[in-house]
Amino acid sequence: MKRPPSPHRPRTLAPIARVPGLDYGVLDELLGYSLRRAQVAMFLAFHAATRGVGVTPPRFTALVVIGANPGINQSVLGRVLGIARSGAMALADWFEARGWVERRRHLDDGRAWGLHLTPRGETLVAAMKRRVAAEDRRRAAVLGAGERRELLRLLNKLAG
Amino acid sequence: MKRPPSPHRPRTLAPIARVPGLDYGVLDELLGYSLRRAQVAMFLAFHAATRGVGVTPPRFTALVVIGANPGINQSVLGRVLGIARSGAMALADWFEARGWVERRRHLDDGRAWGLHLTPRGETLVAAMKRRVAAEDRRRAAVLGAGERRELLRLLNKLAG
DNA sequence: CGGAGACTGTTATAGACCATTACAATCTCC
DNA sequence: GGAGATTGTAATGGTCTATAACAGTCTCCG
Repeated sequence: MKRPPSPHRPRTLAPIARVPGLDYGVLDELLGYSLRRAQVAMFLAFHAATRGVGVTPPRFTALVVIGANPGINQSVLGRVLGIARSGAMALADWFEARGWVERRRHLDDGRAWGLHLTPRGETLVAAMKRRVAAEDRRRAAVLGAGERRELLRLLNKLAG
Repeated sequence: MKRPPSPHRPRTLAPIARVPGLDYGVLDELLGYSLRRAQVAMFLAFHAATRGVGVTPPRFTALVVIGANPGINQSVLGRVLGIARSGAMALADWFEARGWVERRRHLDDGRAWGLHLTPRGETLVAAMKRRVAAEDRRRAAVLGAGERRELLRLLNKLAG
């Protein structure tokens, strides 16, 4: 049995070019396809904002969530990201190796580690959040303010 | 003690769960994050529509584009999908191995192959398009018809 | 006409990411 | 106190993708 591929990450840095004169058939009527194209476009914005730091969207999400929920454990983090525990651990290792996150033993649960941003991590994440949010808005500037709000609303409604 | 080899377990694709009581910080204001969540949701619809055939979104896109543009070559296909030529070739190999697509020499360009759906491919792709479009609409039924159209418009505007 | 440079398909290689499986330690709950 | 669930961890393998190199072909200008 084939394993379904992971949908959580854009697979490529290359924009999905709109090749002129080509027939896209049914694709133009599928929300899924338009979503993917838009997501790739926004991924490029994200990448511009985090150039050279090696922070991918899942890593950024993880850092923000850890910062907003100090002491969160790796299993919950995996659930937030939609990945397996082993993947969440690899993430935590990666952060720890850079001194951005540290593991502290949970007082009330001897199995779990609590994840915390280090002071250095705090600083870095704060700056990254500013840059990412700015780029996100800049790339979305083709939309009016009302359109942007409406798009966010529709997306969240769709995502459930 | 070694355990006996375990049978396959159908894997449930993990949506990006909204963990209750968790602070998502800046993420809720980012188009990029909402796009990703919505895309995962629609990916689940896609996967439901193509269960067991092994057709991923890029593969589906490729099949539709080949069907709508017979004789397209692999480089252009790669550009449409946003992947490198070598990846487009792996795709074509995969299709050809299943007898869905065949390569024919271009008459006017000795370097290129033209990709064509076989009769069997035609049949399969037609059925797949129906199922995918139906699931896409079904999953998007939380939106009104006007909302769906508006969402498509905004996504295409954003994707450029 | 001829050759430089661009393009096509192809192969090999390497890397990123993720799931699965198994296991030990720990917690929960009856 | 014990069965079963949960947590972190490690090992392994699969899928997708890019990169680089190569040969054959095309384009186009000198």
